[in-house]
Amino acid sequence: MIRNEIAKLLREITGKEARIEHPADAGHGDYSTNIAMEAKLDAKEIARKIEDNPMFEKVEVAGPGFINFFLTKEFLLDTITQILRQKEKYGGAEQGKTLVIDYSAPNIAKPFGIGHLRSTIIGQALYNIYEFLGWQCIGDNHLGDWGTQFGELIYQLKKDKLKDKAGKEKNKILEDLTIEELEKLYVKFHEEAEKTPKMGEEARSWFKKLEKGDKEAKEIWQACVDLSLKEFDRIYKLLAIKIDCALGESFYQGMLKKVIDEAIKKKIATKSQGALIIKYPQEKLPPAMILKSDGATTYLTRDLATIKYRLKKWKPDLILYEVGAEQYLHFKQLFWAVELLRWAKREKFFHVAHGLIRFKEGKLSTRKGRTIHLEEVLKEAIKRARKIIEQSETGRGLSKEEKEKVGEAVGIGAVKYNDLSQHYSGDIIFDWDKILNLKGNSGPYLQYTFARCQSVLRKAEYKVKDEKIKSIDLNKEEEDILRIIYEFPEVIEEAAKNFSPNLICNFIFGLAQRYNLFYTLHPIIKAETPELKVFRLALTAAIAQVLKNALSLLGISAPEKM
RNA sequence: GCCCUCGUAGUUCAAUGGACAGAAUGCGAACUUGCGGAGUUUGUGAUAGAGGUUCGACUCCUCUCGAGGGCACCA
Repeated sequence: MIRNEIAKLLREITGKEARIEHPADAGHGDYSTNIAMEAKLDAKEIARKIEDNPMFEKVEVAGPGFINFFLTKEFLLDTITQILRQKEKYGGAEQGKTLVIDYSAPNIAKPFGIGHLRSTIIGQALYNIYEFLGWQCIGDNHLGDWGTQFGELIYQLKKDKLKDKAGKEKNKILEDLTIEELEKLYVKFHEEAEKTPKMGEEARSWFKKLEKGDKEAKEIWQACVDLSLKEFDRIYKLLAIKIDCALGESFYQGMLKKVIDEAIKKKIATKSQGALIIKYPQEKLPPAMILKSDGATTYLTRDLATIKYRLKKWKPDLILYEVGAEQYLHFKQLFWAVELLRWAKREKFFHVAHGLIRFKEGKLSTRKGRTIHLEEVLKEAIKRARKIIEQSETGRGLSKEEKEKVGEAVGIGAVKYNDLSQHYSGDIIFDWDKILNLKGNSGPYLQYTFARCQSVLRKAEYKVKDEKIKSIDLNKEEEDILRIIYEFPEVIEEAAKNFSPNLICNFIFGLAQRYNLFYTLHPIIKAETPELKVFRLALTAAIAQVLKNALSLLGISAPEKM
């Protein structure tokens, strides 16, 4: 990567790490550094030592002391050759590290709500990005299949549905349960528990029974799990999400006692008001509970066991948690606890704390029944996309089956892109029209641009030949494209480093915009000369390739026609 | 009460301490005898407020105002 080479040159001359950026204004070159100002060195002298390097057309000093680098046309044209040669590998790397990423993690016995959309989509994109950069990735769906909530559910289920029922009759009821019914029971429990606090105790005792292996509790729990997994599979299929393993919280039951014993032995856990807690004397962190006063475990206990298991099984270099920001404190406590236990440095962990999706009026809450079901959103997205295909000129010539497929790709693509194109940290206000936006800075715009490229290449019967692009005169639009397309590999590295797929979105949107402008102004197939035609087709093929690579990282499909 | 995150055009988002704050959408005006009009061009319009650090601040620090989240028996 040319950026690294510039950094190396500057290091040799100044002995310092330079920050190198792409100036917003093309007049300021392709790369720029402010090292002279930062290190109080003579910019002109540094520039003089570099200016003869064949990588650059010129190196100049401008403004208050910026050193600007201008790449040669040969380099810019060579990028096209490189893209066409490396194809779907362009932008990737071979880093040989291991990542465990914890994402999606829907809760059993609840519908797949829109609240889990961000975790699922961003998590999968991060997985794809790291894998593309050569990491071995393990995607773990840490299902919310354990905890007091099941005590609540079992209590309510017994009270409302299973009262005095047994044997076959009971099994039938459990088999016929639906997610919607379970959701209603859950909401009802919280409504009633507000008036009758005793219900909380009863629910907790049911969870306790579940932990102890009570037959009836286990039976009901299993029915809920089976039902939920079926539901989730449907959503994952629609979203094209492939998660490597889904161990879930219940998987770690057998390891909890060991973790607690270890914490006690290492004098990290102490008794307090009948419960077992971890204190953080050095940090300004509130204490965290690993054992309730009734002896039941908590979320933290299970997460500790999970980490222990993951460290041992995969020896990862990095463990990512794609989980909402409301759990910020929990993860801070968790990572510190891991360090106190001397299992690993807390730098090995990172919580990609995404903002929540909320209504204008406030937070979504399953407890209060204020949720939006993800499936509903996805179906609506597909419906709207299909409607546009019917109306659009561009849809002609597609068979009925193709239209169905394209509608799905476009609708789902729009929902995914809407999420991925924003930085993860901010909250998202749920807005139907925005989430289903099919114009402007949207997934369909990129899919459209890709399909357009494919259409041109098809008409021209273009075949990629491994040939060096001849040096030709470039118009402004062509030059603009060449001056950013080579940044793609850098963008992917940045996206990985900052856990920010939105950087990839920014980049390809800009690229697509420039290509569409070029497209309207200059003929490709009927270019002025045969050399120009060859070049413009190669450029089109390269753009298509980069768009496709980027979309595939984002988990968005790129139909050939739409 | 304490802690965390965030305030950028009417709306939704960008901008590793850098050069004139960039888009999308909305509204107004244009572009099709050219390969896909889900497109392109153009007008409009913003850093919550007050200090400070810096050659340079949307970005860092302090305070004020506003929004959201969290703070031991939910996860």
